[in-house]
Amino acid sequence: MGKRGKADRRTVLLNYKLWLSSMSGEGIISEDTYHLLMKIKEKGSLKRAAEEQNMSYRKAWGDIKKAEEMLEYELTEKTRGGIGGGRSKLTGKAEKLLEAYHALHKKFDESIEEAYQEFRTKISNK
Amino acid sequence: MGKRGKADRRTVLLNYKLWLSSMSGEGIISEDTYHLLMKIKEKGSLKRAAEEQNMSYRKAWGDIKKAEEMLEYELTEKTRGGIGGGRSKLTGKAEKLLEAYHALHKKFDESIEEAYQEFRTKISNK
DNA sequence: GAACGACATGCGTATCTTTGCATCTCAAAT
DNA sequence: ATTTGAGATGCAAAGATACGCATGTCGTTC
Repeated sequence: MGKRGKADRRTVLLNYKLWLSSMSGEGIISEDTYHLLMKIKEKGSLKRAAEEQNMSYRKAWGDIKKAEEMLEYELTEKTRGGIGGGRSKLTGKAEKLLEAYHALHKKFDESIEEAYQEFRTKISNK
Repeated sequence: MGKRGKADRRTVLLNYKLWLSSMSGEGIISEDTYHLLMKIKEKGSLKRAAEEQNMSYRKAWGDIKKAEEMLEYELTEKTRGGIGGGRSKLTGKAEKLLEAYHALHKKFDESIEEAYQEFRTKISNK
């Protein structure tokens, strides 16, 4: 025991979510989509990417489609048939988007840390 | 016309959401809760606050309750009976929380603006 | 040209949220 | 003591999401 215990239980955590949208508000690229795209890049297959993301193929496919419709450009090059039945790989634009998204996220992480410290100071003491 | 029109439609917007949670992940104070509390402060009534927020009283009440359970302190002073049937007003702690949340949000907005510009530059050309 | 297996997609089902009652509770004002 | 109207809650209905299944498409490989 000691200084911990109750204090820990009461600790308030700060969370955030970052996503991109079109002006109409429709179609989004969220954290999940980002990770899904990263997996596609790694695996070369939407199906396997979805499996690793623990998400249904149906949803994964729908998410990518939505994102592409919103951006008005393709994120993946799809191939049907052939060995393995087909595959998906990222387009150059998708790769660039991922890089930019990642940098943005990193920046978010950094700036949230200091903002959070200030926040906690304000709500803690009387 | 000119430089706008199509370019605008394609504009990718950055969205983010900040919220507080307990360590278990349960109970949250989101943007919505923040605005709901602001309305309570303004109106002195949960019912009217919910109406203005365009949210059911049922949900509003549940959200506040959840938040209070998570924080382990009251956010509102509730009164039943009397003229008007009752009312709700914010506690001092709630006021402080709102201030801190607002400051957090503002600080975050500022520090993110730059990152967003970079992001847009990265994905726009080439 | 038959087989293979992922891409593609519709649609009914399951799951999670929010809403919409219905019902109580309570204390100030009459 | 009765009235009043928002706070407090349970619960079933309604909506929104996501999942699973079924079924079709396609192009390389054998």
